Amino acid sequence: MIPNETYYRRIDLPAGDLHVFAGDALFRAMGAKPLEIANNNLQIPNIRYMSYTPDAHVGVGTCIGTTAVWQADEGFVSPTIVGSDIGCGMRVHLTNLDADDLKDVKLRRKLVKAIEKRIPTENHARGHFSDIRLEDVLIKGLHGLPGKYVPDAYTPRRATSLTHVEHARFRYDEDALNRIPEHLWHRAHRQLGTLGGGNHFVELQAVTLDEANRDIGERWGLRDGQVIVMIHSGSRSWGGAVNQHCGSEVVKTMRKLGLGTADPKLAFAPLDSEAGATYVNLMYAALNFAVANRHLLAFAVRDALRETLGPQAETRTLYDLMHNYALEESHDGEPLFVHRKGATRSLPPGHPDNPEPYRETGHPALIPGSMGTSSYLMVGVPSGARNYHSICHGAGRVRSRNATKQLVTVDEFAASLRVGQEDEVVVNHRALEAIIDESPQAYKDVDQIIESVAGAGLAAVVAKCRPLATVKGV
DNA sequence: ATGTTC
Repeated sequence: MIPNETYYRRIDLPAGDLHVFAGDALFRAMGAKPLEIANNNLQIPNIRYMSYTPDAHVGVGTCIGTTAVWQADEGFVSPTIVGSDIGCGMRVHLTNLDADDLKDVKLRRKLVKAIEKRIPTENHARGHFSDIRLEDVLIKGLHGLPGKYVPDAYTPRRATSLTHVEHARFRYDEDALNRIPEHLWHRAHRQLGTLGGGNHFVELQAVTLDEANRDIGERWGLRDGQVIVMIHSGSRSWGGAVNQHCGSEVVKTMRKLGLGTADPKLAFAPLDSEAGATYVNLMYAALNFAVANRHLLAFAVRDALRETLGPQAETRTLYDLMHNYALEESHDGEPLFVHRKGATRSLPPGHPDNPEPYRETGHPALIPGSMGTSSYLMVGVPSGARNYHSICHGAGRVRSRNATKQLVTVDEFAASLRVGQEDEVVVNHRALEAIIDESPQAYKDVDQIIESVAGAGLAAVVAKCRPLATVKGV
């Protein structure tokens, strides 16, 4: 397959090359700031590759949509590139329901209420899982959850589908874990099972398979009209606690080694420094928190589905996949240290790093849309190796929260959710004002993003998933 | 994204 270069350009910046995977319109819409940020990021020593996906947009010190790669034996880790929401990512469960089963708006409302009862969405919400030991979750991830929260029907331990971190047991420096202040432990503990705000969501969606990859979709257990549960959430306050705790030591190390870039806020340290190693350790704990938390959210949705639609409702795990992290990976047999910030790993069929159930098809790459718009299930293709098998993380913000509040009226927002129509996307918030900064007008068009990803030869669409009901936090 | 908040 020869990728279409309409969707790729190499930008020759003073500090090094930036690879951008985006069509003309999306590239122009990015503006100049992402290039300035890239030029700062490229000043981190030994960086070997840096790219933007078409949904890239400005974040703190780095862009959301960044893939940044080092050789493992001379690697650097940057808490700024990974960002505060360590382990943020997606999870999808497949139900045995059909979209027609949820045709009734009142039933969708009842279901949303049942989910809200189990998943607190308000600010400062406390989760309903106080019988879980936070330390176990941080150290062992899913393996640290009591058995009752890992039901056989979708337990990743035995079942057919896994994430690439669910089974990883990261090595811990438990002393580093214990140096995180106690009040932050308590805060994280009571947040287990909560959703968080911003673009995070729990959504029920209806599947439409893409004809070109129908066979892969069917092997994953998908069918047209099927209802799936999509979850987008991260490590809640724990990720921020890790970044705050590690920040000062990382900066001290930079001073000691005489390192820095044009951006004083851009923090990074050698992987083999004490500050770098401690950060990586605590980042792993945040990845474990995030995966276990998404698992608990899915457990709560399963319970809500059963209460609303009967005990025969199933929710089997399809996959759980992060888009904010840094991990060692092997590419063409070479050990590399890969940062993905708002970038999704997407391995092609036959790639040896696919978990066993997805070895032949490639694993599902889970891509959220903005509110009221479709999400996508994608799969890697061989030519995705040119971007270290990284694709987009979603639609990508195009307008700040404040600018969106100024621009969009509640009526326009309601219209985009088809409020009052038979096919209304039912939202938990009665007052849409509270989440108007999440309206689709705040985001790029996800369909265009997907077109660029596919056009650049990074991945292919397996299914388009239309929203039926959405639960959002504030 | 998050918590905190002059």
